[in-house]
Amino acid sequence: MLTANTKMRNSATRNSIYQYLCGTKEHPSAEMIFNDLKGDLPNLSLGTVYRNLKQLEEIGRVIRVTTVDNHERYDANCEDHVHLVCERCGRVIDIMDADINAAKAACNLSGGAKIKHIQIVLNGTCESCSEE
Amino acid sequence: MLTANTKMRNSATRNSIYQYLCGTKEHPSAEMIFNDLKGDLPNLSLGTVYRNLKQLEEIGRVIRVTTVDNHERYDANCEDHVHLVCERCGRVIDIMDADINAAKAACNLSGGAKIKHIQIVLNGTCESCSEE
DNA sequence: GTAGATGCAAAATGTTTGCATGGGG
DNA sequence: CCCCATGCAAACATTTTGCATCTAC
Repeated sequence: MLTANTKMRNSATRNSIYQYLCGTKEHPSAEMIFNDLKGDLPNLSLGTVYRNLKQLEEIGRVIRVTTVDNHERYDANCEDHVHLVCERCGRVIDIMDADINAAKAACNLSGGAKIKHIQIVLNGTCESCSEE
Repeated sequence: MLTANTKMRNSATRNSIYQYLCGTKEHPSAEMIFNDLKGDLPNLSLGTVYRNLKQLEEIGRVIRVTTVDNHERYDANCEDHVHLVCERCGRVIDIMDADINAAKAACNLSGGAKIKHIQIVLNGTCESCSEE
């Protein structure tokens, strides 16, 4: 249940947004979510998408991956993992076979800092864009 | 020379912005730069800071490190290196003793993607904020 | 019935840009 | 002198918020 241990009520809209995010690997922006859900939810408004994304982020169900062209991109996969941002096609792609623990170890954190998340973004061109 | 091989002219303002960035480890936002330089350059305007940051980024002298609270943060250290963003004090701190090559290797990039930069951001609390 | 959720539109915020003027080469 | 750089303010784009209404519980 999305709303367990929160004061949030059940909401069909929020459920749709969350399910949509769970079912895509596109790391969409708020606007992309809005556009794709408008068909099913004709009354949906962009403000509601933003409000729900913020709530989902607060309860730890959604993360902000990175900003591409001034648009924040969202992901329902909250495990630390590596993303590749293709500067040619703009896609944000999961690199799931990266060894995130080895990467963390490489950061070699010695002092008393406490790390909650590691965020790794590779900037370059994706496989298909590199071919051309 | 900052302007070598470009059509940029020499500009005292741009030099000041670049020198300021070279002399700080704070990873300031455009507004922080603007505020700190206003004393020396009373006529400075924020638009000029943005324009020059963009130019410096284009010629590879400055990078955008990460976004903190919707403010882009800049760095004159263009080498790939790890940053820690303290969620408590908001500081962006260099982790220079990280092994960036090991981190890259951990990303285990197999396919034909071409990587230009790796961007690693640790989210947590810095040493001093963790003590309290 | 109370308090959270929504749509709508307005506001807020960070960044960019147009234009007239100033200044480097 | 030509064209880049600048200050200023207006414009822009994304995100947030106020308010009236609706709805979950």
